[in-house]
Amino acid sequence: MTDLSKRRLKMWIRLLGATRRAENHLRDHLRTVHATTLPRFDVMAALYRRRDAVTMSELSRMLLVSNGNATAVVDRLEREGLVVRTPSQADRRTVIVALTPAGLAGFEVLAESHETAVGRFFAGIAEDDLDQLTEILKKMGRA
Amino acid sequence: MTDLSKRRLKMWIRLLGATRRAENHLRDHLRTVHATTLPRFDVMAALYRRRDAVTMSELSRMLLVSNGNATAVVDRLEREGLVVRTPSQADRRTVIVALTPAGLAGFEVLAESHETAVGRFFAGIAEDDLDQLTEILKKMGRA
DNA sequence: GATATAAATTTCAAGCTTGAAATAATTTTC
DNA sequence: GAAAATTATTTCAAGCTTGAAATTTATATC
Repeated sequence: MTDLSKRRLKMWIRLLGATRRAENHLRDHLRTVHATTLPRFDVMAALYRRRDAVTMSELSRMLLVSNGNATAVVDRLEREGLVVRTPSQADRRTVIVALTPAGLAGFEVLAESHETAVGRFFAGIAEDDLDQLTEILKKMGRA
Repeated sequence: MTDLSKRRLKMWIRLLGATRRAENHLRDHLRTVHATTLPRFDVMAALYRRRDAVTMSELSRMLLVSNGNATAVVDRLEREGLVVRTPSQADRRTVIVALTPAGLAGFEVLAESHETAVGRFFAGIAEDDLDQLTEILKKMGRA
């Protein structure tokens, strides 16, 4: 295997490790402070960002998870009254998911606290590195 | 919330996205080509890297997962004959996990194919970016 | 050396996640 | 406009994952 291949592998291992550590930290914060989970948070965040109308498929594409997964998490959030499903008028196959007023209010509290937790976790990164990292990751998203 | 805080959040969203995309790609490769999974691969990789002796606790620390998780994945690998548990002589609380000969041979095939898949997935990243990324992520690991 | 504290592992319930199959509605093709 | 292909969602089984509790062994304290 080439040297370049090895360097890509090294990078991937670092990337995975950094992400896992952050996820563990943020999961812990959501659990201990807000009695909720990362997947629930992610779904609510997606619905908050796109408050107009999100279908189930769009949701799973946004979060990069399977359809079945989106269904399961939305089921739980709906049972808790944080989210509603509305059958679409235009296309009767699709379902619109949206935050309820309770979900919206709850998420705004959650989001601020989460942002603080993210800030705390990444506080050690120099600003230059932070922006460079974002820039490179952004390029990766396009490639 | 400060601008710095927002930038950290943006970076985290990019980081998570990049990692998810890579994981999805690599999972797909392991499943379709080798009929195995990412968690199984991760455990085998950890046991391969530290071929001398790894305890269950060390394993879960290496992979950044819970003890219960390590137990479950090792259970399955053991059932498949790829891994063995040996009670430690020195400390009867601890268990040494190791690849079996079959596990070792299987992993070497897997690892090469996986490295190729990683290479393919990250082929679009410029070499400068690749090394810079690794460098910044490495710093994050220390912080 | 008995007792308390700590550490390693497993067990368990609940939730998360995937991928394939089933169902239902829409769009395309003939 | 009927048949075929595509798209959206749910269902389901199996596996993954967590966190807390239980069990067992080792270490520290008295």
